[in-house]
Amino acid sequence: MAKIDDIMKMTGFSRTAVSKALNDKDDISEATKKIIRDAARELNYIPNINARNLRSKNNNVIALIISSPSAESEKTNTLYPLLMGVNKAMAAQQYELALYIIDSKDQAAKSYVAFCRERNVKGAILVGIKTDDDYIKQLKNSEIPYVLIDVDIRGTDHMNVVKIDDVTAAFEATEHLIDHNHKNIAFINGGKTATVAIDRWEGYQKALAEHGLPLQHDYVKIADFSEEKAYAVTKALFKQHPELTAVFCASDLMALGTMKALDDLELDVPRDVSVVGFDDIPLASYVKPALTTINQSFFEKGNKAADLIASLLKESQDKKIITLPHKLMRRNSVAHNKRSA
Amino acid sequence: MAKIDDIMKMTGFSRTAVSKALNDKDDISEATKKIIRDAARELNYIPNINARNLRSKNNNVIALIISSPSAESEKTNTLYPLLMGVNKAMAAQQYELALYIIDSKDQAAKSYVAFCRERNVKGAILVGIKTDDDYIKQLKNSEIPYVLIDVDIRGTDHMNVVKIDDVTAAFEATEHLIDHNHKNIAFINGGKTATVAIDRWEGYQKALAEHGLPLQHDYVKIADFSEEKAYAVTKALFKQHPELTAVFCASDLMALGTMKALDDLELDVPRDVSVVGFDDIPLASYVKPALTTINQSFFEKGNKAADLIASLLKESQDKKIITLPHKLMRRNSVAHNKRSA
DNA sequence: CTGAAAGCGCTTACAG
DNA sequence: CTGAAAGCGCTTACAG
Repeated sequence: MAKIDDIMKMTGFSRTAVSKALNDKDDISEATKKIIRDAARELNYIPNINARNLRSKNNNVIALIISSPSAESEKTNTLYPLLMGVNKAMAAQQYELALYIIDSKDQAAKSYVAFCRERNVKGAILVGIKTDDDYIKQLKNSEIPYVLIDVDIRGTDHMNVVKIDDVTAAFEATEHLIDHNHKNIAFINGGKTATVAIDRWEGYQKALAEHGLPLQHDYVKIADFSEEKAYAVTKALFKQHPELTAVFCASDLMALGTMKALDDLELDVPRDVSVVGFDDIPLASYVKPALTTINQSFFEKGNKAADLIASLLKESQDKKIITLPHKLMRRNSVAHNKRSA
Repeated sequence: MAKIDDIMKMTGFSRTAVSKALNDKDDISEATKKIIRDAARELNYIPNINARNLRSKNNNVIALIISSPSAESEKTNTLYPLLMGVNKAMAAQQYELALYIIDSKDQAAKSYVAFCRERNVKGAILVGIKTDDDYIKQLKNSEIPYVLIDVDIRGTDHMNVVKIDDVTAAFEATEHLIDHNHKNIAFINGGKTATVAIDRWEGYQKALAEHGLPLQHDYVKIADFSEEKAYAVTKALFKQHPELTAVFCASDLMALGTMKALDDLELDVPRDVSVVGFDDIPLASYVKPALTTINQSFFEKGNKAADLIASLLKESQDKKIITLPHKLMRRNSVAHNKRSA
């Protein structure tokens, strides 16, 4: 491995001159730069990034911290586009990406704050954090700027967040069902602590309230964003409450489980029961009937989060909430309810 | 940020003692270690990884290099499980993962060899390389050990490779069709240079030959692993060759396009035409009719590749080819051909 | 078992 | 425009 000193010996210039030329500084003549660059090329010189970062403290690395990825099914596939979105923005801005995946088990092993400080990470993007996670506290105590994806803005005193308006999206999804004359609408939610779950739950309630429909707590179930649990929950729900004519699921994956349960119950979607999902994963449009759902772009989430952290590092600014658009995709899993109330 | 010198001053031990205690070396008394560790905890000390790596040259980083990820649709989602597989093995072995994503456009910008040498990467895993890529040459010239995922073993004089037996898998897929009395079987391939495409093409030919079926070059088309192109190609194919009763697609994504085209042509799958895919992506089992296809695990590919590179670094050994299992998933897109020849 | 000293490969004031 | 020197925060022979 060629080093700066090798170029120095080869060209006769000082170590300083070589370093400056290689970094294209102003105070070196073009002639000198050319000689040095040629020598560097000839020697196949590649700078040692550890030495550079140690000395200059200028390493441009941003961490993407993915929490509990195993919670995400391969079927959902939201993290991959998100990663691509982050990567695209990072590459464009000359930042380097450090990936840190927190598996549920080794959470105790090492904190991601240590991870970031060890390698002098300048900023972090966090995905998959729940509102009751310790991690949020860890973050606040660290000096590292960060942006959170899909984290609620309430009670988090001004953090940088990229999200969609989950409340409104869930409101629209529920209202879409109400508009199709559904009155007994079940809600299958992902959990109680995930921010998106909390928000979607709020949107569901709002829509019912606004249209004068009573909130039946019996119609609301938690299925942990799991297809299998949604399947089980749906079966139980419809056995107990045959008056239900529609289900709003807080994720497409759960909607898939719900549709399967309905099928096993010999309830036709959408003739007997209407279903709305959330996320618009690829599967949603391929399933039969194609699933009506809320579309959001995970690529954009990653991309905007990376842009935000980059701009935060350039100029310190006030904490910022970026709300990305969502869209109700009307497909074939919702029909007009003809049952009499 | 606390440094070793701070602990040194706080405890009165030398810099050497502190460093050794923190790294749990043998030649430090337990009593001293305890004092130093306590001080480190109190000072919230976190080692600077750049300094450590610069000095010790012992950085345990392995690069995962993903080439042309945009070629992969979000629908396919093979890279995410692969990344998880790599990550799991790396974490278990105390290696750190450096992710390098080569987008088609910035291929010229910086070579991944420079990327690896800059940060003193010890080994690399490469995905998405095609047999005609420059990258393979770059690799050979570098001193960095590497393992390739899904690269052919022919003409690559003994590289480390993790793959499935694509030839046999394609053979089985084609034979499955032949076993169902199909004689006119189209083959829609991904490309000509991707290794998996070359291998699957060979498997298709072998199956025909073994069963005494003629190879009709008109029945073979390239659709670049694209759903849209497979759609177009299938339409053209069946307009020109109504005698076709089956299609083997070299990827599930293309099979999706083919099924859509068949549907538009008012050809029923599997009644009129049988279809077999490849990969067993999540969509395959959800589509109606559920797609018969070849299952392979991308998580395992990543996991085994990471294990292999780790063992390569521990003890130099002969180049190794790891062949992972595949499995024909019989679902509902294949039926017995009743048309007379 | 402990410590003084050198050095990993760079960048950056500072002086000229 | 160029160079001599110091130092980033560690680890590691070496000596005791």
